[in-house]
Amino acid sequence: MKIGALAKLTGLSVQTIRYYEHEGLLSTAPRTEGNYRFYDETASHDLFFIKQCRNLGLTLEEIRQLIGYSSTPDEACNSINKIIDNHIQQVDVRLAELQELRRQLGELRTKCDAHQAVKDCGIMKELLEH
Amino acid sequence: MKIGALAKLTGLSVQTIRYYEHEGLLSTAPRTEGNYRFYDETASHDLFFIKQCRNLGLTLEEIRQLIGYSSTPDEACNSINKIIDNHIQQVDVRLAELQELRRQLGELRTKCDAHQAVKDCGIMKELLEH
DNA sequence: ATAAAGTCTACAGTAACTATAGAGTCAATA
DNA sequence: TATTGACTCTATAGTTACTGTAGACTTTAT
Repeated sequence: MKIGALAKLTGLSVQTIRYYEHEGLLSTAPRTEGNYRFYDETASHDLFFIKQCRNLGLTLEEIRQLIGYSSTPDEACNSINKIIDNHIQQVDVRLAELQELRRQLGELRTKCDAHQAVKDCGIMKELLEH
Repeated sequence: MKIGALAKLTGLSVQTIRYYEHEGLLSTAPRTEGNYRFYDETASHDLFFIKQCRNLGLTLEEIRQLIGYSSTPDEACNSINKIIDNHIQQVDVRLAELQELRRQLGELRTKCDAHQAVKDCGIMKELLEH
């Protein structure tokens, strides 16, 4: 199939597929006479894997590593576990940050009821303090 | 004071201050004979405001708008409230996404104990499914 | 006089795409 | 057969909010 069909099949955009190839996540596709990329199911399989990982928030670099490990199926898999553990930790950090942020924003929000002049706005006043 | 002192005072980097000026968040500083930017307390005041906003996760565009509103102190402040409400909503969306992500990652993590070969790794198997 | 530290502008790089320009390919229609 | 439209190609710029670098200039200290 050509890249448009693969895009439709995987739910990725044409540009994204080309980008993944360029970044070495997807192996270079063979070309037709007219220089069009031509794909088989292996490609869609690989793209679904990448998509799954992206949905979990893994970076392209982490995915590159996972792909690397999959090429040595008899090695120990602790590197794979490590990537996931690491990623979970990053998500936890980000979650804590966002929750604190949400708390501060909620507090800030109570400072004004939107019926003031800018110069009397409690939010503005709060932001101007330090 | 020169830019280095201002940077130390505000905790921002020299480049960041120049960047804010370039982006129109900080008004252009007067220059010395030797073409060095020269600042007074107004600048540090403005930078603390920007920093405060950045710490709350506001984008530079949102901050630009807030600065714009502060120049019309007699107008109604509902635009300011709107920016904050909008931002809170974005944070809530992101929080929900991250929490779902965390749940999925936790579940994925249970699939392997890191004592397998790559080809038997439960995490890898899960990622390969679709 | 000289060396070190600070500052200047302009540009490249970051992550993971998205959008655009301009050219070429292919299938179907007039 | 000519042409239209849909699809694809490469290469490049733009996105966000900075950070880092190169090369030149200014100021301060020895």
